[in-house]
Amino acid sequence: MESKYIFEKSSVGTGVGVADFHYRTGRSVLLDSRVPVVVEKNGSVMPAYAQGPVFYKFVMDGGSAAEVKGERTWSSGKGNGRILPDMEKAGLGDQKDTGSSGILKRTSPTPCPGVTRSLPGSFMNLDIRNPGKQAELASNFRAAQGQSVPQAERQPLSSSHIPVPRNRNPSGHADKEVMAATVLTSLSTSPLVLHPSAAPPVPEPASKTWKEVLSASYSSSTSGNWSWDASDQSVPSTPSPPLSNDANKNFLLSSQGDDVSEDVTESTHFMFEDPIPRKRKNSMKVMFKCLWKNCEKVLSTSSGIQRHIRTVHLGRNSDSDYSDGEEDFYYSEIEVNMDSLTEGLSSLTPTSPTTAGPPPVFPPPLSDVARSEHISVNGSQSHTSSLLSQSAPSTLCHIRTDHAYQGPVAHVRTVSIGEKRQPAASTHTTVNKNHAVITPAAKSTPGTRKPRGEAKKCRKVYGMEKRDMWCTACRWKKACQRFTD
DNA sequence: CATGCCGGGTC
DNA sequence: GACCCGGCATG
Repeated sequence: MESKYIFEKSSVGTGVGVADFHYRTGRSVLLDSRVPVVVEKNGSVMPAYAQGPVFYKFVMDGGSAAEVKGERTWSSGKGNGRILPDMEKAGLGDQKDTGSSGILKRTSPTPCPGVTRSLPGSFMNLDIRNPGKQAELASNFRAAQGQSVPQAERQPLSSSHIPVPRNRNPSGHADKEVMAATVLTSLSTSPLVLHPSAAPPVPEPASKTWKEVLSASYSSSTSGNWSWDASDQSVPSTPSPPLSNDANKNFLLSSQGDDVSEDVTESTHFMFEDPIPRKRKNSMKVMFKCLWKNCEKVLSTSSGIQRHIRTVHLGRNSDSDYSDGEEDFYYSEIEVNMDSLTEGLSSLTPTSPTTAGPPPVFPPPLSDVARSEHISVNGSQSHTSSLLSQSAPSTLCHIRTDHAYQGPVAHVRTVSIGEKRQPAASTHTTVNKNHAVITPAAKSTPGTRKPRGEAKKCRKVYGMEKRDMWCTACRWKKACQRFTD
């Protein structure tokens, strides 16, 4: 599976670009990607529920408008759910587009002045012909963001769906690209593939292009507009990462500093030790979860997860300091309520409702959709359940039906949740490392032992003298298959 | 203590 | 995979 981004340009003053309207929980707006939004002149965002291509229209005065068409096509490729390549490829011959895509994919809701300057008029191909309105537009956007704006410029806005950092430099050069970038970045930006059919991505050299632009742009940026305003609570459902400017710098530049062992230790660290970073409320922790298919890696630092992705999934040299930021696409931030998690763990008995959900068998890897739903919810409980459901059940809920002595028996016992045994750890990977960590008692807990049945077994019925009449299981000192309970 | 059977070992 | 058995949990 391969996601494609198509960049188009209109020749009539309206720029038609394609934005990836995925959202990335914790990084950008929680805006359903299927919901088109029309950004009116006053900065308000109007949901326009419709199917098909998503148009983002920036209505300027005089009828001038900039439309952004969000279109996402999913072609069944080679099983690689890579986001982007095409967008980047498309931009190869056009550094502007490339840069734009880079920004968009960069998931920052704030415009990067450096990029803007270096890419004049290119952002999302917006063609806004009335420069005089730029300042006004800028103000409107700021107003929409709840920024400090002259009262006269304030207007009633419904900006709750598009949180944009408030700490923009008010004196900065707010041109139309910046405006467009602000909105568009808020609307799209997420590299996270939430599409259920998305499959693991594959690194491509093309991604380097925008990254380079991005890096260069960043280095030229001095306004620090890349930071998120962690205090911005305007979007309750968006656990926006409280990345500071420095953190953002590190975000790009420092993903090489950690030891390789960090990956191994961090999950443990996250579970039982003091949280390293970003402890928001009392017990809320921001973790970074690898979104690579079948990979549930959760680390406590962005650098760690980036390293993990870069080395494990992208197959890049772990020693290399070079990071093109592509890793960023493949992990997401999640909030973890440690209190709830602790509670969940403490009650993580075999019959705990937390793990013994309606379906007795838990699919080891959650689908991308399921995962996305989990992490997109700001509620701490959901995060907890998400973690638990992803880490614990895969091992806890194995159904034991594979014993050879059960073969000749007509009916195969279905072992209940409380009866399951611990499978061989070797068959599980990263997920179960975490599981082993967070449920250390599972293996040693005798509570999982099957309760003795009430019915008399072969031994009792036939006695030792007629042992040959016992069922096979009884002869092998296994659970009797003849006289089941 | 008898029983049931898990977990692991041997072939 | 078939078979065996030490040892633990349970009643």
